[in-house]
Amino acid sequence: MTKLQIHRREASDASDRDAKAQAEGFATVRQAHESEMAEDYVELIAELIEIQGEARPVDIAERLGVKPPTVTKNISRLKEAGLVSRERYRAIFLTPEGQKLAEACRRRHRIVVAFLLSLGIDEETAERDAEGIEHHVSETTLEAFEAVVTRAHEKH
Amino acid sequence: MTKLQIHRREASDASDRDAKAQAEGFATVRQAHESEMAEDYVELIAELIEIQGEARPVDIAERLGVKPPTVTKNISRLKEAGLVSRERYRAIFLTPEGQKLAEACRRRHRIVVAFLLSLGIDEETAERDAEGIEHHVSETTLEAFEAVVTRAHEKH
DNA sequence: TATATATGTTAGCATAGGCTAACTTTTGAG
DNA sequence: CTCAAAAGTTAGCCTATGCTAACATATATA
Repeated sequence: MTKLQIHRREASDASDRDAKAQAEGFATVRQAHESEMAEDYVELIAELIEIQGEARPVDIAERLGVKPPTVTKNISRLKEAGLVSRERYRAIFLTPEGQKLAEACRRRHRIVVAFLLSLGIDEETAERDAEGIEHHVSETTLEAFEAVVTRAHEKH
Repeated sequence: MTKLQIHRREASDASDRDAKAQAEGFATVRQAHESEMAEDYVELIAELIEIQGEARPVDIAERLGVKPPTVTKNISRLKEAGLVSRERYRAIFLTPEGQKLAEACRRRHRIVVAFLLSLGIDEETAERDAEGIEHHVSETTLEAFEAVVTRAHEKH
């Protein structure tokens, strides 16, 4: 073993945990990406049902900025995952599980947006950044955000 | 045109912009995802060069929590994108462009972590959340974060 | 210096999530 | 009630990013 290698080994005792923790962090991000599609869809479906009484693929496609066939494909995935129920050519419904997920997502979204606004960020940027950020915020961080928002409101 | 449809149309005048803006937001997130791989790699490569003098695929794989062939494949993509230079079986270097990107990423990472810490979040969570969040923070929001960190330091 | 071990690459596969073109079903206007 | 337009689906393609198994190269020590 050369000096260089020994050097690396010694460093690694100190940084093995670092490396492992880092790897877990990246794994967490990759997992988040895998559930992002589901989260975006159920959140949007809930929103559409609320504002216009039903969620149609064409509206989902428009809001997500994708083409209808993409929506069809992803809706079947969500159906397989037990988050939505629906029959061909008919409107889309959320299962109880889907509703639960949607509600959790909407809560996170609201908190993140309110938090960004409380920092003085403009609405459009807040909405846009929240869309990306919300999927990567742990419950711990979310609670910290919530606390800031509450404090800002108290000071009103 | 039925009442329901008229209703939708009327609503849509008010929400067309909404829908469009929302679609753009999702498009922004999708684009961010496409550059995440590049950002994570160059950031990590710069870090490895700094702490151990060189960036080897095996170390990158360990830190990212992926297998070596995945690193090989992604490094060639980065090479095609002009972010790294390297010869087969040799260590990895960043091109000037890659260095610039790495520096920007590390700045963002530092700011996001410092910001989360200033909210009282524990280090591990801060690091982990930052990893996911940093790719979705606009310059506007980043500056707001920076301001909070600075203020927290002043109050020290 | 020879060779075992560590590192790196290639080939081939899988899944996610986009797209277009072509087809089917639903819907609503006349 | 019919039939055209709107909505939805299917088929087939593409790219990104993972993986394993098998092979190639580099390196460090005996």
